[in-house]
Amino acid sequence: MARTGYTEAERRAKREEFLDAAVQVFENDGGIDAVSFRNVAAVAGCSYSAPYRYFSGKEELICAMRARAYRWLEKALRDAIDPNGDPRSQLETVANAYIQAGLQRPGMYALMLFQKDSEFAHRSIELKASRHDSLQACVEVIAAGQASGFLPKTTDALTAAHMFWIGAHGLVSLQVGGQFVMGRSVEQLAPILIQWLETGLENHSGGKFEESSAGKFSARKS
Amino acid sequence: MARTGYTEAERRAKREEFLDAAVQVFENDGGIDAVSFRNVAAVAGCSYSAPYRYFSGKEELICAMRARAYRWLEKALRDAIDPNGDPRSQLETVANAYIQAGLQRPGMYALMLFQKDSEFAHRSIELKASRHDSLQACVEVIAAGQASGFLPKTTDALTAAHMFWIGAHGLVSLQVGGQFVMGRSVEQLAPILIQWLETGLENHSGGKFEESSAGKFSARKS
DNA sequence: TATAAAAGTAGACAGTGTTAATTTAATAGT
DNA sequence: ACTATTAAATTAACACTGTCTACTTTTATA
Repeated sequence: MARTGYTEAERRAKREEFLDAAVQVFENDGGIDAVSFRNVAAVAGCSYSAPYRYFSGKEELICAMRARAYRWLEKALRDAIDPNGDPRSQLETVANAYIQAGLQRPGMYALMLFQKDSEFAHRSIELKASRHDSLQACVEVIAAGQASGFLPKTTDALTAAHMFWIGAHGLVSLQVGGQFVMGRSVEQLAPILIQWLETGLENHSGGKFEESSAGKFSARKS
Repeated sequence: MARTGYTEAERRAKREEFLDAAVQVFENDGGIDAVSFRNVAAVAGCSYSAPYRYFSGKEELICAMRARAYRWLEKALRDAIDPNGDPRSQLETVANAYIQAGLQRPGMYALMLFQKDSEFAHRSIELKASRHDSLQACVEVIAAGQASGFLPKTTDALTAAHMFWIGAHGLVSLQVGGQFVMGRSVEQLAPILIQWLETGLENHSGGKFEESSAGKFSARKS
């Protein structure tokens, strides 16, 4: 027998190095288009074929970069949570953290949520897990708020977290995408969004919605 | 003197033909990556450099495709409006139309809102106008609802339209991007979103929000 | 030390965006 | 009718990309 190559830990570390290089190219040069195997390899200091030992192709590379971006967002959300802070304002705090994170690193944000899933992404456990954990951070905040009695329990925490996600992503993605061209800014809309989320949580009574067979989505007032 | 080339109308028509070809490639083949000048020209039946007479480069081509996509969405929204229908349900109807449109042509949708603006897009009047008009359709629906007394006027129509846009885009883009991985579906969330929008419109009292100097977005309950 | 497997390199190919040189074609003036 | 002019379209070329294959280097162990 001969050597078995790197240990699992060494392989992982090498993979992370390539990802570091890829993120560096992404943020310093012109975004996702600049992330080529050749550029990444140049930054990592090896030949342009070397990354193929760690990524089956570009799809996997980008997929791993996106998983990193989700981890980044998750950290931003979790860091914003002060366990000793006022539970009343935690939802607002986390919403602020989400928005701030997106505005401060729009490239990272776009990487996460501006990419249509490739078939590879669709199967990536790595990506799925990081997505799950990001949303899970929201679920936990809302569940904690409900447990301490400051958020109503009429909407279950998972559904509420999805609504939070929809609103926060809607706002940030439109801003990052430069879609606010009609005289409203993210600064104006963010506080309104936060209040709408809180109001929605309070006023929505779960389980009273129905979907018609025609595929339309209707809402019956409670 | 010699001929002055195509008339302005002929040039426009030729440009539209190339756009037709580009959209055809986009929808039949593998999305935006398949849209190359060579593929588009092949469909249009000319050489791969011919489109350069009508588009300064790929950025302009994609930009024009996106403007088309906005026109498509605008039409979907406007077609959904029944002037003789119940004004009470118009907001819901238009929200449904938005969601259905996005789900039925996810590629078109992604083209619109999954692309980060290039410098070209940032300067494109064509794109800006189509964006404006899409949002304007929402403004009109909400303004009409307010005029007929079925929607509260506490939030001005333009702001309300932005909130509508945020919510609808948040929901559809997450669905199109395959982000719903935690047991909630667009079918479940759509009716909740619609109700949250209506509730938000009713309960939000405009002008009571403030932005702190630290760059955080806070919402004060009314 | 010899060897076998892993890691890394270099070459090649098809495809891309883009520019420049060239050809085609249609018209205006003579 | 013929030529000059000029827009339109084509072709060739360049640098770049992802990816595959063949090759060389490295290195832990038998």
